[in-house]
This record gives sequence, structure tokens and C-alpha cells, in this order.
Amino acid sequence: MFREKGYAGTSMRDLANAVGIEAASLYNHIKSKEDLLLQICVAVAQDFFDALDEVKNVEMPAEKKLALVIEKHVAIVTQNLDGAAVFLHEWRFLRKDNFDRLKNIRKKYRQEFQTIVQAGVEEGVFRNINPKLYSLSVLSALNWIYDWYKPNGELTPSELAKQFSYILLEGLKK
Amino acid sequence: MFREKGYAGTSMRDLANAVGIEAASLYNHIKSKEDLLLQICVAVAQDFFDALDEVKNVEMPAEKKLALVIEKHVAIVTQNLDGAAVFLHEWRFLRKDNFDRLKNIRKKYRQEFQTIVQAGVEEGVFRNINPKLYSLSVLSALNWIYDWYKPNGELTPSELAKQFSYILLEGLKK
DNA sequence: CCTACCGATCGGTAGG
DNA sequence: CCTACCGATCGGTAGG
Repeated sequence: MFREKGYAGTSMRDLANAVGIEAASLYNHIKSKEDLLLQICVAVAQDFFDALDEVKNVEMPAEKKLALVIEKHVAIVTQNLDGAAVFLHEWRFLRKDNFDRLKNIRKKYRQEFQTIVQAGVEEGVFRNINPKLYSLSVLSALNWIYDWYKPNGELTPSELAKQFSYILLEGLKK
Repeated sequence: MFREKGYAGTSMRDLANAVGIEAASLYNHIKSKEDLLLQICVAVAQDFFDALDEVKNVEMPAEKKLALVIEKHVAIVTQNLDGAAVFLHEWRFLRKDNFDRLKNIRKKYRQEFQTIVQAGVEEGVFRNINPKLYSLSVLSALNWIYDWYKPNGELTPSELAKQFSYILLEGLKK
């Protein structure tokens, strides 16, 4: 519901209605509307970091590592389209402390992604591109998947990931 | 303000306050809050289509054409970060008819972009990638620029566009 | 462009 | 998990 109507556009009464209770009763389950948003964001963030940690320190060629991270990222987004959308878009409605907390989490993820790219550049297996710009672009493309991906469409998540890696690594030009 | 606080999170009183008048007075300038959102979205959409039309039917290699469209797209986003953000994110708060209208506009732009990619594939100058997936990914990366681009940062829009084209066309792998 | 105001709705609490 | 309710705020209108 946060994804579809936006955080600000979703009322406690909307949420309560969706689960068949009164708005006031929701406060037996959650601390506040914002806390609910926080919980969603933190949970999704955890998924991303768990995936990253599985790959981060494994010894493998930069090319393989990047492809693997992309695959895992795609898997998380496609398996939880709503959660991903909220984590990526609605997190900014958190207030002060929670806002800063999520901002840092997002930054850290991007940086770890960037480290993998950078390693490939330094090893000489990747072209001499701008690792930061590259990482931002790739993550943008990956993150936007939630906006158009249809779970029952023609593309499976793993095929999607494969095509992504291919495009990114090989380039468009023949 | 729509960008920063979101459409739903921005009140008429917020807007009025920003221009130093009362909320009620805003209605001498705009029809409604939604109409204001619509105007912003339509104006930005027009920018994108104007740019596309300048390139669309010009005779040039697919590779050049794609690079040119990317350059123009980047220029529009970087020159109007707020507008781009609203066009890309807040448009969905439009109701029914306007929502559908914008949805079609966005789809049409993506399709025209895709046509350029497809032409390159058919001419054999591009690899045999999935044009739709490719277009979605590139546009995602381009659209997300508004999220991190700093006007006074190290990258000029044209340099940004150049690096983008390079990465996309040549690929990451050496 | 203002004051004054409308009915509706907001997140949340009290008390059971 | 409910009823009843709080003060605040919402988009918008009437009338000047």
C-alpha cells in the first residue's frame, strides 16, 4: 500500500481497513506509521546486505563477482517488488534520525558495490571507467526493475540478470 | 517542493507559504493542486519529446543516434532536476484520466527510444540484445540521475552523457 | 489577494 | 481489538 499510494498518501485507516480492523487497533501491532515504514526499509536493506556479504570476500574474477552481485540484486527486487519499491522510494519520508540512518545504509551498499567495480578496473580486466558513475548507473537500472517487472511475464529473474550482465559487460556495440 | 516532500506530502498551505501568499489565493493562479502537478508533468514530457523529435528522423548511424538521444536526455534531466523528479516519480498521484494520459506519454517515449535501439540491432551494428529490456535499463539509469546529480559537482552534463554512451556502447569488459 | 470558513480526514491516545 | 475522541490539518469555496 505504501508502494501504490505512497507513504504520505496512505492513512492508518487505509491500512486498518486492509487488514479488517479499526485504525486505533493497529497501535497494538506497530508503534507508529513511521515505525512501520522503518521496519520495511530495514528488512529490505538487510536482504541486500546479506546477499552482498555472501559474495564480497569470496575469491573470484571481478567479472564473475559483478555478475553474481547483479544476479542477487535482481533476485531480491523481483522477489519483493513492493518491499523494494518502498525501500527505494518511500524511505525518504522517514524523519531525521531514521532518514539519516537509511541514507547511510544506502550509501554503504553503493560503496560496496563500487568496490567490486573498482577492483576490476585496478586489476585491468575492466575498462577505465568512472567506478562511481558506473555503480550509480547500474544500480539505478537494477532498482528501477520493480517499476516494470511483471512476475508472470516472459523474463525469469535469472534470465533478466543474465541479460543485464551481458549488456553491461560486453556493451552494445558489435 | 513536490519533489522534496512528495505530492501528497505537500499541502496547498506549504505552497502558498513558499510564495508568500495565503492558500486560498493560490486558486487565482491554478485550478487545483492536481492541475499544478499535471502542468509540471506535461511541460517536462514536452521537453523530452521535443528533444526526441529533433533526432528521430535524422539520417545517421544508430550508434550516433543513440548517443545523441542520451546526451539530450541527460541535458534535460540535469537542467531541471526538480521537474524531472516530479515527472518521473510524482506523476502517479494524478487521478484516473490524467494518470492514464501520463502513462501513455511515458510509454510512447520509451517506445521511440526503443525504436532507435531496435534499428541498430536490425542493421547489425548492435549486438542481439533485448531492445525493450535494454531501453528500460538505459532510461532507468538516465532517469535516476536526478537522484544523485550535483549541479556544481565534478561532472558536467555533457561529460556525463559522454561517459554514459561509452559505458553502454563499449561495455565494461576490456 | 484577503478573511472566514466548510466538511473531511489525518495520526494518535484514553480507557475499556 | 473496540468506541469515542483529540487537536491539527487537509483541499477547496464564498464573498469581498
